[in-house]
Amino acid sequence: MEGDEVTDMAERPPRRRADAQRNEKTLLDAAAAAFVASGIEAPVRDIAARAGVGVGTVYRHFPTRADLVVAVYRHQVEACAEAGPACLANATTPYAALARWIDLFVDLLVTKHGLAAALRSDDTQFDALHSYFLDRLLPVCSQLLDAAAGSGEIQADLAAYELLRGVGNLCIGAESDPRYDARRLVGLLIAGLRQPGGPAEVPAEPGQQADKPG
Amino acid sequence: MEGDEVTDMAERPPRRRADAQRNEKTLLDAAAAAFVASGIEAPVRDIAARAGVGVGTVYRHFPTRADLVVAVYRHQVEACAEAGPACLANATTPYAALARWIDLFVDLLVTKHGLAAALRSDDTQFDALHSYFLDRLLPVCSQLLDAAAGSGEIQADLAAYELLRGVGNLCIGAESDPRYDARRLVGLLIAGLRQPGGPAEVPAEPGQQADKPG
DNA sequence: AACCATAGCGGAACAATGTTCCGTTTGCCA
DNA sequence: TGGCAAACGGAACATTGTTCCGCTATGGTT
Repeated sequence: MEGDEVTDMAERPPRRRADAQRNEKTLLDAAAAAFVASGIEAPVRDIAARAGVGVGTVYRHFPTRADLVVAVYRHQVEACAEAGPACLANATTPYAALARWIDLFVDLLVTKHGLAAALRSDDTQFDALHSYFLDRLLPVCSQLLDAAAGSGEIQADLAAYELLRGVGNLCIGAESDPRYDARRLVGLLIAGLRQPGGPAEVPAEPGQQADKPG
Repeated sequence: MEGDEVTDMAERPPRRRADAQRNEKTLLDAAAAAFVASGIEAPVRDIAARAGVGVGTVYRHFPTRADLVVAVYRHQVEACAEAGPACLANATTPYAALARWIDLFVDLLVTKHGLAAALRSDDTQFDALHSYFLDRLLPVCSQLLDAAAGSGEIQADLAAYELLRGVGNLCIGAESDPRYDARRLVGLLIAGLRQPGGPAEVPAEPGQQADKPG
């Protein structure tokens, strides 16, 4: 009885119609497939066609394209966010942890065609996507950045927002351009973050722990 | 006679109708104004309306949006390209010249709303813009990069293409986001380019010539 | 088992955009 | 002044995201 009450109070009844549940799953699968095939900007009509439903159904389940994208990639963004503290715990220095985590972030972006571009798009249609990434990853990045600044390995005054944006930007188009290696440029950016001649190399001898190997 | 023949062979007679000449100028002005007001993605219809002509006229003069954009910014791209050798001649070291030139490139991008994004767009509509920038700036960047590599100040194996792309990417969205400082991130990228512990600082004492001041 | 309220569906329709097409206008030369 | 080809204007087409609404079919009820 109390259990029922709690359920009633905490959330709306998940008792959607069977076809609705089925369609949502089908849509997520179709969208994932379409994103892989045509990139994140795959037309809603294509996704609907893949799923064998009408566009109206797409919009019933996902009010905007961005919501669909968020739903498809939610797991991976969560995984990336959760990897932050893990990196900090496992790495030899906070700077190494930051580098490692950024690498995971780059993985996320370059393997999803168009994701980085969508994140940067000022198109209002992607606002939800944008907010979600920031909400979820900004605190993680901030923690890593603070730790690395605290250890004296990097300049202290770069905002996590700016770093995420910069890395995200560097990943734009990386998936479709063989002449462009986003990971490498991000590596340069992270390398540039180190204090030049500052109180660096506190924990160990120079050039050992921070030169993130390819 | 021979003069006429040469002219005939070398170029089409510039004798266009007066209204055509007038319209082209008007269109360029209108486009420039529209780009300032609404960014580079200003609708063709808006530009046509500003110029007081029909859209057909726009397309007669500029076969595609990209051609219009190229025409509007040609002068500034040329200036940037020509500044390359000048930087090399004036700077204390090739690395400083590179940093200075990249700064000029960033200027070009961040002051033109949406230019950086258009450069990175994989939309075929911007192919011409894309090609023009690469044709004109790649050799310049390459020369600076080679010089800096030759002096031992930076890693030798970064392609000019990759650097231009990276810098261009970092500038995306910079004009509309007060929390994002593209110039600073580009600075970090360029800083990361320096050889860590390599044969650097050949020409003068360390930390003097290469730390590009704000 | 039949019934029906309604959640859910399908896809036509709307808006914004780049681009093409073609009938009409107009500058220029004879 | 007459004529013709260059140039023009804007309707029309294609491609998007998104909304709307009449219809279907699901699932509880009787």
